[in-house]
Amino acid sequence: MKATDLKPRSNTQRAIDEMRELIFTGRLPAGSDHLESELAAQLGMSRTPVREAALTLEAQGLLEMRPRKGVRILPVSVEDMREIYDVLTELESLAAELAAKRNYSDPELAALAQSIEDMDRAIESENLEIWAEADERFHKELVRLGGNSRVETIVAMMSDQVRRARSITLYMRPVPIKSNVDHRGVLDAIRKGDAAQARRIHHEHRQSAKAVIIDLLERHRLHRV
Amino acid sequence: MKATDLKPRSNTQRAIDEMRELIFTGRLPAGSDHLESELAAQLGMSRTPVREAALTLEAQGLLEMRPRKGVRILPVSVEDMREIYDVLTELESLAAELAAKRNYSDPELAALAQSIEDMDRAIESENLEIWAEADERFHKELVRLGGNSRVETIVAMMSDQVRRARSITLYMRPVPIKSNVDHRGVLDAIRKGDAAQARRIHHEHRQSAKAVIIDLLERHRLHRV
DNA sequence: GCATAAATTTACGTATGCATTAAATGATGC
DNA sequence: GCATCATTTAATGCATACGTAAATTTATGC
Repeated sequence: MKATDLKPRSNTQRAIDEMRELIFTGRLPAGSDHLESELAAQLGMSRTPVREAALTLEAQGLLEMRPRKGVRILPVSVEDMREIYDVLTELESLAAELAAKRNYSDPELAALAQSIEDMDRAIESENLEIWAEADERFHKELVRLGGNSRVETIVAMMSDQVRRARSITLYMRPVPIKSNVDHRGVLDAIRKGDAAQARRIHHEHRQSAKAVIIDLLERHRLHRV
Repeated sequence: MKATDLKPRSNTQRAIDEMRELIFTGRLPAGSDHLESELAAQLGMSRTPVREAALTLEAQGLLEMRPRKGVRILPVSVEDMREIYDVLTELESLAAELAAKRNYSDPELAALAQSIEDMDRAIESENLEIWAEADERFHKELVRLGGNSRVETIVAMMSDQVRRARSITLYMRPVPIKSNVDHRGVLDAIRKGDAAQARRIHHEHRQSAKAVIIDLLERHRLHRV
């Protein structure tokens, strides 16, 4: 197979990927409506793959298909944030607990440790984008180490739903210095195999993150993001 | 509007409903493959709504679309059961905790109490079908009382995934007498507003249900259901 | 006989066409 | 003017058509 032979992603898959990107960047703004035919034209394909993509994204909670009103990009309210963070709290804490029970070796925990170091360095160099990327990596890796594929899927879905809110508030947040204390605490607990502590620390970590972001949204009157 | 004017569910919705039913009853057996065109013929419609239904059910973890191999009804392994019950444990326990914090009045808890009574009566009259229905009602109502719509959705999805396994093992299980002690404990804790206890009791309840059903599946060599 | 290649079949991915019906617009009566 | 009904418009839900590529079958060479 020549290097030029890139296997062609299906149009449906392209539609999914591109619509996700458009949603996360706000080029399809929260609360906006879009006709299937408009989206199809914009993506350079027919309505069929666009409908299939929309169905998929609807199941993932990113949009809603309303007959004759078009595809609606779902806004996220403060109440939604509470719901989502509560789910994230429970399932990530479960993942932390399960990870601690698995007796991982240090090499297996390297990626997790790396993300923590990256966050430290990002804070030193005051680069919040990099910090956010590493933070996301930490949470994703933690969940992966938990070894429950359904938890992984659900957490990814919920994370997608709060993605816009997180990037909007990124520069409003106090510099997340304390955050890495928690992260290290979780990592240490996993290293020691202390499932209860891993769970507890992460639980508190997520609940306080929830409080911070909800407070921000309310103070800045961002009722729907 | 005349009584005969029943609004016509869309073919896509019909396909979703009917395929779900076929999956739960085993008429589309776990692990079996089905061409889109066959399903379309069987449901008396074209491939288009069948594909849309399949996409939706795929997102809900009931089947998998594999190009040229047809739609595959996903079997559930023992490991899958572990994953699913762990998610159910966490999220239902969260719901119990949240419900306890909401200070519901007795009338608002009537449906939950009713389901418990129904289980008692079902056990007296040794009708496991009715018991299972009431048990399902209890869990669904508990989650509803938790007031987190995402938890509701996810729990419903996970419950669907273990539905076959539950109905297969229903008559293998020891008569679930102890079960209602837990249910009452959860209800009492919610009445008292004792969130921690509601959570703890329900958590143990679900984990022990997980142990029972996994033990059954293993002893009966039901590796994939 | 067996491996390989050519030919055929067929299931899917996607475009397209169209009937249906909700929404929008305009007409009518008061 | 305003409410009600008729008319028009247009977005969707779905059927259908078809090119493509994977899978299968058949043919071919050794």
